[in-house]
Amino acid sequence: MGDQVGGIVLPTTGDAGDGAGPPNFAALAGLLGGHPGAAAGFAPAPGAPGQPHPALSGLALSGMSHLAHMDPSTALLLSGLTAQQPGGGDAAAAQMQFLHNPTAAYAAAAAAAAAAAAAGQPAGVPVVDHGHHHHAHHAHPVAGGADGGASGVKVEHDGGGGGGVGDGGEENAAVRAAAAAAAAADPSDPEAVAAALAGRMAALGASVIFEKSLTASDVSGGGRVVVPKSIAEQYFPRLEAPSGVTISAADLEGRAYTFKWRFWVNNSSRMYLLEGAGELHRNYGLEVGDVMVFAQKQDGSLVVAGRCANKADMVKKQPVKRPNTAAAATAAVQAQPGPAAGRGGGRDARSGRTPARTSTPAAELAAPVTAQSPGAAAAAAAAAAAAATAAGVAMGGVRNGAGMGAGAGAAAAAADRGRKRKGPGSGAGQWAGGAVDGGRGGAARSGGRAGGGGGYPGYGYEGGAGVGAGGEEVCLSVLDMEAPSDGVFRAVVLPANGTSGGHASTGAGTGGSSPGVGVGVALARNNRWTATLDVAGELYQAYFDCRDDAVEALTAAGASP
DNA sequence: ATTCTGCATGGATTG
DNA sequence: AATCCATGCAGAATC
Repeated sequence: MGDQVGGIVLPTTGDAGDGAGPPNFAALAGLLGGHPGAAAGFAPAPGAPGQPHPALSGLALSGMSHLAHMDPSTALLLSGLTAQQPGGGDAAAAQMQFLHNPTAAYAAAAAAAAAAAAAGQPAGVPVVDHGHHHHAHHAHPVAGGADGGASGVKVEHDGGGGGGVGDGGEENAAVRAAAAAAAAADPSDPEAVAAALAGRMAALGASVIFEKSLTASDVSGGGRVVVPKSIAEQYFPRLEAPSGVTISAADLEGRAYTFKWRFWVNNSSRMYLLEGAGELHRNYGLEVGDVMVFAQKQDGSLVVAGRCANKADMVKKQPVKRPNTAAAATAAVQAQPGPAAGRGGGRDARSGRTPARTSTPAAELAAPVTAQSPGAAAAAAAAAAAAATAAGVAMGGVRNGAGMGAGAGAAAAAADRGRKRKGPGSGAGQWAGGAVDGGRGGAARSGGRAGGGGGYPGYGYEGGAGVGAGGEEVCLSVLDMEAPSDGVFRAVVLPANGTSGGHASTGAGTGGSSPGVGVGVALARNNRWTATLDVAGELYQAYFDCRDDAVEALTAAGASP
């Protein structure tokens, strides 16, 4: 008990780059998706069709919502919840901050409105009452107390630790617009509801981390929700002790929640649980099969919500396993599992086990949803627009005008081939730890436990912070270690055009400086090779164990060594 | 008597 | 064969 990690916050807050801020993990984390042209397969965000290269630049999580919808593995790298330090932080304070950017906000509002209209209803219609009606399920009461009401979302927080409400009316406009769009969406259309929810999240500048369809035990267990290990280790605070930490979050209505984030030692592994979700379940009237959505805002705060299940949820989602390769994830997104993909579909009836699917990487959901129903499509459009807005805010506001429109955070995995090589033994396990760490790593602080990390059997986690016996938190998930030779292209903060030479967050990388600032393949430190790409003026680098791999990746990425 | 907590078991999947 | 994760359950804590 005594622990308490305020909100989950990213190491680097919005402020990307320019100047003095801390290194921008987000930027670093931005994976460059394969070849510039590859983006095509990704359903780039509207508006940025040809821009394979995302606004990777410095956007912080904001634009990530796109990523989340595109490539899970990418999103994984980008986000990363970091527990906050006990004394240090006013998590609460940082919790709900809204961006301020009139233009973007209005744009979102407009987009949302348009989407709403497309969905068949005038935006702004009071509708609301979104009690969800499952196909067969009985509609839940949707307590939701603060249901946005006719006028849209009114972000209000109740006592708890919720964060401050956004004061920015502009931002609210976007939020409200999204809410309106959501309200306009046909409540009886799960897909639309899901998309609308995504839109609202996006409007809030939150990117969906993952969605968990509730199992019987999740619901009955008094708000004790099991979180897939892979997700847990990638997005939630790293836990040193089973006692876990307390994390706070807010839902779309601004209600604050406090969860206990902990784990059980299962076999030689861990089973992660989020306790205290009962209230949220009640607020959203969630039942077995419904989905609990987790998103993260730019400032790193956690946003949660619930929604009824939709078809996409039924399509067995692959339980986000260790992201082996972004390529795999990418494939998953692209080749949307129309029908029951492999496992899953059925065996529900069996031994009381829940119907199948488990967690649903946002990425896998969004795509299918988009293509499923008109309403959903419209809502999705709103979501996309809102997301774009968020990205815009981040870029325009935070970053100097670079803002390319819809910041499609497109990042994909670079050549699958490139990554094939990973350190020996460092199989998938490291990916998460390695890549993520590598990405955000350098920066932060740290603790330096680069080596054997906490020593948990199963993973390659490193980093993390100590925990007091009592289970204090402090998990600064940021770990340090060199960027892994995984062939993953990461943004280098030094724009080719020489913009703010700022601190090269490359730090994570070898030694820190970006080897070969020039495009191409170069030998870096530690006998590693770097492949550097210049995408629309920004540089991305990936590390490899051998030159051939670097060349291969570069080639695959569409550049010439 | 109930509810809560933590652990252990076993089906479901994956590599 | 190795993992994962949903559940069942027993012991502890409460009502």
